[in-house]
This record gives sequence, C-alpha cells and structure tokens, in this order.
Amino acid sequence: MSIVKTYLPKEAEEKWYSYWLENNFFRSVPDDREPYTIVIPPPNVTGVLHMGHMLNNTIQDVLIRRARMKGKNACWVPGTDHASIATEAKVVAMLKERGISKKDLTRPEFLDYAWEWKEKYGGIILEQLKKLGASCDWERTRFTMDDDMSEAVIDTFIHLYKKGLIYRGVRMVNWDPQGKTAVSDEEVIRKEVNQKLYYIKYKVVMDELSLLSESLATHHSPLSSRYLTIATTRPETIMADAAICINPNDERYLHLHGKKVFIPLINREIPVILDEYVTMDFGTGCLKVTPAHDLNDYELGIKHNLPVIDILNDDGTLNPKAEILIGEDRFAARKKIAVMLEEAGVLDKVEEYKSQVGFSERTNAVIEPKLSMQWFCKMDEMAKPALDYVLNGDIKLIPEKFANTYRHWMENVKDWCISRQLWWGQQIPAYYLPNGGYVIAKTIDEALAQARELTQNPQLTTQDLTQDEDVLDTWFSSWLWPISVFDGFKDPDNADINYYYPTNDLVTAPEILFFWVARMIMAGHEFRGEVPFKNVYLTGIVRDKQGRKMSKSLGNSPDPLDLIEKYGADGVRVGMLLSSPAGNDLMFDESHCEQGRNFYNKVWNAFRLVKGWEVDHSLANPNQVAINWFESRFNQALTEIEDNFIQYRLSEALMATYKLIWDDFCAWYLEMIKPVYLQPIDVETYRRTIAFFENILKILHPFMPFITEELWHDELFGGRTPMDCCIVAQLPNNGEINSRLLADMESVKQVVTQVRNIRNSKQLSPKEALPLSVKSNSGVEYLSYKTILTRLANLTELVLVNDKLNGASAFLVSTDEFYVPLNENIDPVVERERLQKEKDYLTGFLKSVNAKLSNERFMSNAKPDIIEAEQKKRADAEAKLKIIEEGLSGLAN
RNA sequence: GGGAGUUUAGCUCAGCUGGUUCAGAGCAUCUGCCUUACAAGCAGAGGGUCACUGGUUCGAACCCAGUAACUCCCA
Repeated sequence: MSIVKTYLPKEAEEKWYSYWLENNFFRSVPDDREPYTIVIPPPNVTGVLHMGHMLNNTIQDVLIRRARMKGKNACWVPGTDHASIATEAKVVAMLKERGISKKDLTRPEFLDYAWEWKEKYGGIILEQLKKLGASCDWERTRFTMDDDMSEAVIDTFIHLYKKGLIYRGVRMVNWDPQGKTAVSDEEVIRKEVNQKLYYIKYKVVMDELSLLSESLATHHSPLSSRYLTIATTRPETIMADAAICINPNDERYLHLHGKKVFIPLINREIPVILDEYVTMDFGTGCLKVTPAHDLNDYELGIKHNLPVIDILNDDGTLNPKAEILIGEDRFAARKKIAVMLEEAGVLDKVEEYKSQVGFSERTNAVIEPKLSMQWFCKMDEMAKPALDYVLNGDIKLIPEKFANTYRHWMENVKDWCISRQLWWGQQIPAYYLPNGGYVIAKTIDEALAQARELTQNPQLTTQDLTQDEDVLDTWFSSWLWPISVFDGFKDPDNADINYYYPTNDLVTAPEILFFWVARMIMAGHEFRGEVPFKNVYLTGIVRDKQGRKMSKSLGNSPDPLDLIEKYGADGVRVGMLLSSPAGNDLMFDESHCEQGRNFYNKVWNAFRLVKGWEVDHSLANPNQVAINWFESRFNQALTEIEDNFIQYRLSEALMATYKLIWDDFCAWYLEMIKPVYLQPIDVETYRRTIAFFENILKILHPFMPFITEELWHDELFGGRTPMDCCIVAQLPNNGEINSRLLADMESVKQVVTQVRNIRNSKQLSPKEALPLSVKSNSGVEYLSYKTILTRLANLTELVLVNDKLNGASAFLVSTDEFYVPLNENIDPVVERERLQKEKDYLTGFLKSVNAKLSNERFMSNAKPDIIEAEQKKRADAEAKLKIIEEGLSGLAN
C-alpha cells in the first residue's frame, strides 16, 4: 500500500485552511437563508492564545460549522478588545524598556506608541485561532477601538447621560495604586493571604465618674477599662480612624458607652459608637472605624455621620493627614508603625491571621478601597428587563443552574463605575467649564455651544474647556459588541443588523456572566429592544490534572500551538471536547489530545482499507444484511447526535460520533464486509460503503475539520468541483431506522463476542474456525445472519438444532441457546459452577420481579407499561431458568 | 458569615419524568494477540456500599431532611 500508515495533519491543515479562505467559505452576507450568528467574545488585544481560548473557540467553531452544514447562513464575527488597563500596562512597560516614562509624554504621544504597539502585536491571537481551524468571517474582524466602535461608545454615554442613567459622584472604589486607576469589582481578585492581626490598645478618655465606676466593677471584667483593645490587619490606618464601634449588646463593654478614646501615637480623640454590625466574637469585639479606607466602615461612617479622613495618596503612600510616617508606602508604614506601637507600649499582641485580600487583576497590586470622584452608570432600571429575559426563557443559560447566580446578581446589582484613570480607551466626553460645572457632548464644538448656552457667555472658547482626562471601562465598549459589530449604532436599520441580530449562541466563561453577558443583555434591551443572543453556553475553566487553574504564573499550561504541532488541530479539538460538559471545569490532560489523534488515525486507516479495494463487477453482493444494518445504525446515531446538539451536550455528541465511527463502522461494519486479502469486492458493497464513509466525513467535520476535508477530496469519492467541499456539504437527513434489525444485530454481536470469548478462555487461536449450533427460542432467525456470524465469529458451520447439545461449550444470548462442540471434554465441575452461578442470579432476580408483581400496591400504582415490562422480565427469566436447569440436569447424567 | 453548586469505577464524566437485565461510557488497568487498514491497533476481561445518616414511596443514584468534604460567587 502506497499510502502512509499514519495520518500527518500538518500539511493538510495549512492547505485546507488556505483553501477555505480563498474560496470565501467563512464569508457571510445576508441572503434569504436562515441566519446563524455567533459573535466571538473578543479576546484581549494583548493576549496570546491560552487553553481557555482553545476550549471556547473550539466550541464556537463546532457550532458554526454544524450550522453551516445544516444549510444556515453561518456568520461568526471575530475581533479583539482593547483591554485598556492591560494594554496600557504593557505599553508603559515597553516604554520603560526604551527608557521612556509615561509621565514625560503627552496624551497624544502616548497613544501613538500604544497604537504602534497594537498594530504590531494586536493581531497575534487571531492568527493563532486560525491554526485551530476557526472559521470566522475575517472580513468582519472588529476592534473595540475602531473609529466607529468608539463612536458608538461615546454616543451610548451621551444617550445614557441624557436619560439620567449616568452620573458623577464620590464613591468608594477599588483603587489600584500601581496602575493608579479605579478598577471594577470584577477586576479584583480575592485571595487568601497570611496576614498579621495586630491587637492595639486605645486609651479611654477618663472622667472622674468613670474612674469611680471602674473601682467598683473591675473584678468582673478581665479587660482593663482604662484601655480598649482593637484587632486590625491594617495598623497603618489608625490615623484615619473616625470612631471605635462596639456592639450595644456586648456586656463586656457597657462601661464604654458614650466614651471617647485616643488614637495611639497621634492622640486624636474619637468617639465610641454603638452598632449591631460589629461581631462580638471576632477579635476583641471592638472595631476601629476607618471610613476612608474600608467599604464597610465607609457605610458605617455615613450611618453615624462620621468624618472621612483620607490618609493615602493615589500611589499608596501616606499623606500629611496621617500626621506621622508621611510619604511612606502603606506596607512600609505598616511595619514601622508596628514597631512604634510596640515602643509606645500599646501593642498588646500580634497573631497570625488568614484573610481575603483583593488584588488587581492586571497589576497584581493590593487593592486599596478609596474614595474618589468617578463616573457611574445606574443599573437598577436596566437590570430589571435584563433579568426578565433570562427568567422568562427568552435567553437560555446553559447549563441552567447559572440562572440562579444571574438572578441573585441582578437583584442586588450595584452601580457600575465606568471611569478609568487611563489614556488607552475612549475618553469620557465630559467638558469642564472654567468656573466649575460640565457639559456632555460628542465633540468639543458641540461642547462649546452647550457651554455658551449654559453660562450665557458667548465669549467662551474651546480653550476654556477641559475634557475629562479619564477613559471609559473596556466593558463599556464590549457590552455593545453584538450590536456594534453590525454597525447597529451608526446605522440602526442596516441590512446586517436586521439580518444577524439577535445572534444565536454566545459561548463564554461563567466568570464574566455578570460584567459582560448581563450588560450585553441590558444594552440589547436599551438600544434594540431585543435580546442580543438566544443562548449562552457557559464553558468551564481549564484546569490541570491536579485541579489547578491553568495560568502563566504557575507554568502549568501547555502552549496550545505546541499541542497543535504535536497532535494536530483535529486531535486537540477532540481533546478539548471529550470531557467538557457545559459549565463544568475541564480537567485537561494531554492524553485527551492523544485520544483525539488516535481517533483521526483510525479514520485515516479505515480510509486506507477502503481505498485499497479492487472492484469486481461480476460479483454478487453478499453483504446486504450488513449494509442494511449499518444504514439503520447510522440513522439512529444521527438522531442521537442531533438530540445531543439540541441540548448543547457537545461532549456527548462527539462521543456518539466517535463510537459510531470506531465501534459500529470500523470494528463491526468494515469487518463484516471486508473482502479476504487481495480479493476483490462487489460493486454494490463498494458503492454503499463509500457513501457511508462520505456521510461519516460529514458528521465528523465540525469536530475534525481538517482530516475530513482532506479525505473528502480523494478520488475515492469521485470527482469534486472546486466548491464541493466538506465544509459546506449538507449533513445527511434522517433516514429510516429498522429497529428489529438493530435489535437482532445486538444479539448477533453478542453471539460473536461469546464465541470469541470461548476461544479466548480455551486458549484457541482466532484462526481456528469452530462449529456453532443454535437452538433459537426467541424467534431471531440466526440463519439470515449466517454470513456475518461465520465471518466475525470464524465458524465452520452454523446449524439450527432442536435439542441441547451435550458435551459442548454452551452460552445463552437472550433466551437462545448456543453450543460449540469442542474436541476436548467439558469439565463438569467448572460447568456446573458456572451454571449454578447464573441460576442463583436469575432466581434472585425472579424473586424480586415476582415480589413486585404480587404486590397489590405496585399493581394498582404503577403505570401499565411498567407492569408489562415486569411481566416480560418474569417470562424471560423463567425461560432462561428452565434452560439452565436443563443444562444442570444434563451435566448430572 | 450569606448564597449557589458538586460528591457515581483508578481518572474524567453520563444517568431525562423515581420503574427495562440499572448501576453506564470513554480513558486507564489486566490477559491474549505484530491476525496484510490501523500496536496511535485487534480480541477479551476485571473494576462501584451511587459521600454518609435518616425519611417519603409498592419501588430511590434520582424526591425530602440532616451531616461531612470539596468548588465557586458575594461579604
């Protein structure tokens, strides 16, 4: 055979991907077919392909290819996200390497560098997706900072501002002191960290009365009433304390009600306040309240009307309001103040303590809760319809369990901080007036007009206006993605948006269900009055074998491109999908890719077999039964696969395809029909087998696009026109299923297995043909399967008998009795043991069935078909028992 | 601390409305085979107290309650 024994994917991948591109198979323009649309979750423009992308995009590609093969107009829109903070960080780092500091650049200069960087590295991830086989319509590639995409963002801001949904205000935000920007809650990663819990004594301000009561009551309390002790992980913030809070029900501290205390080291007086918010059994039960530096304290401060003392600069160093340690970094200050407290004799003790600390997703700096002036988008009003879409099923979350989480979040939604103290992104269209106040406008000219009107001052010039320095959160771009990629803002009634929107499926990670998916739904409702997509398929996290999330810092993630190199894109795709039900984390193991590789190699070798056959037109077709069986089996599998896809059970759809091909087609069908070595095959079997093979290529294509396209074009399948490609072939239609034939064949397969088993256990060579006698009690006509049985079980003869055969190896399939007369004697002891075991099992089984059937409550409560099934079980078991008992008594003789 | 989820074979997971000979699949393992498509393979086989304890029911992996362990989200 001239064809190589193992399939080499590399060449075919490059060849066919180019071919698909050249022939515009990924291109979609509106026509009169039904659309099927997916918008890609735009990866960060700074990103490189990681395993999460592989999983996510493999799923999208499977869905889009299948839709294409079902005759839909399939459109997969690709693109990237400008990722303001991540990209800005990378550009700053790049400039630093070149010896340039961001501080020394003007905004336009910096942006020039940023765009330069984006042009150079921005497309990498999309190129990598091509290696995976992603069939995106690349002509539609978008970037969230493209001019018209940015315009949509600004228009949206203005629209929402006019509606009163955007406002400016001072709020507690997550401050990244390294990036010197606010970040959203979702960009904060909480990690458990070993910290220290410092117990600090605050001196109580004493008056004479308290001194008196102290002398009367102290022996009840182990704590000195001259001091109270608080526990904190952040001693450097004591200078910002506004109060000490205790629980009014805490009997230990009744004597502190209405008192004041001194902050150590700076001796500022602060009140003791009462609030049930304080947990009595945490720490000492005394809580220092620091409104400027803790979200809960901030709220407590508002409730008790406490002053806000902010002692930190934007970069995390202490400012003059701290009075001491001015200019020190917060962590250096923490160490120093511990020493100072110790020296002052007010550090009671230090304990090891584990707690959750927030880190910036981008810079990994410890997040500082900080009060600052920011822009916010109101969420309540928009959240309601967005919640309803999911609750009433207009949008389905897959798996459904995420609806709970979604609901919880939407019912407790907080306003969205949309400003970021960065340059890379869409600059907020707010223009400040010289005397305070601001206007919101798309251009500076419009801003000027508004400003003149507002101030009634026609002398104002653009020079007098200052645009807000900040940019908008990247998610404020990406929430518009399903609309903006089709120009739905610029041109709300254009052909594309009318045709493709709402899109069909969104494939993304549950981590961004809220800050991306939910907001897209809000935007969809706000700007189109419609859902942005109908189904949201939530993938899991790709983890390593030990269950750890794959990450660069852990170094536990394989490079996806290396995997493709090693196992082929088809192998990796299958590897990703084999064990990744929706919503479940994927425990990735390279062996899955190996399994994928083995699978395409199996397909390749099945092809080699068929390819090698010579046809003899004079031969009759001996394989009609096998052909009919496989046809039915194929149609049955088609239904199973379709059913799995409807339920988005992609792993199971793949597994059904895998088993159909490997087990039914290769292990059974091809073995049934393949001619003896170097013998020709009849034309009918040949023709039908090739047709089966072609259908197999079709159903396999969405999972393994490359090998299927490669084989599709082989001359075995006849001539192909240039546009006749597997990628656009139409999936086979459901055909007839002969269930009687399928059931019979299950018995036939069991017979084959049993005979092989006998051979195996007697250590006979597979080459040794054996005779087989059958006493059929079930009505299955085994003689009509004689060709198959003879072939697969390697029989010398198949004869029907009316009586059991003594001295032969026997087995039962259903209620049919089979006998293999062997030259050697059957060991009666072993045989008796075998039969007795089976008898015991059946007796027990029959007993349980009888118990049901004689139970009145079962008979009156169970559905008729259940009862019928039980009756059949009883009949079958009784028949089998009878046969076995005959066998046993035969042995006794 | 609040909420959600998970727990089925060595591993990764199915198991639908409680009811078929129901305890499954793939991988891994073991045994025998280099049998002319494929050793990346073929033919067989062995693996489980369905986390635990109760309850409901004629009947529970499945429903209910509690317990334990793990995971995620929110504080």
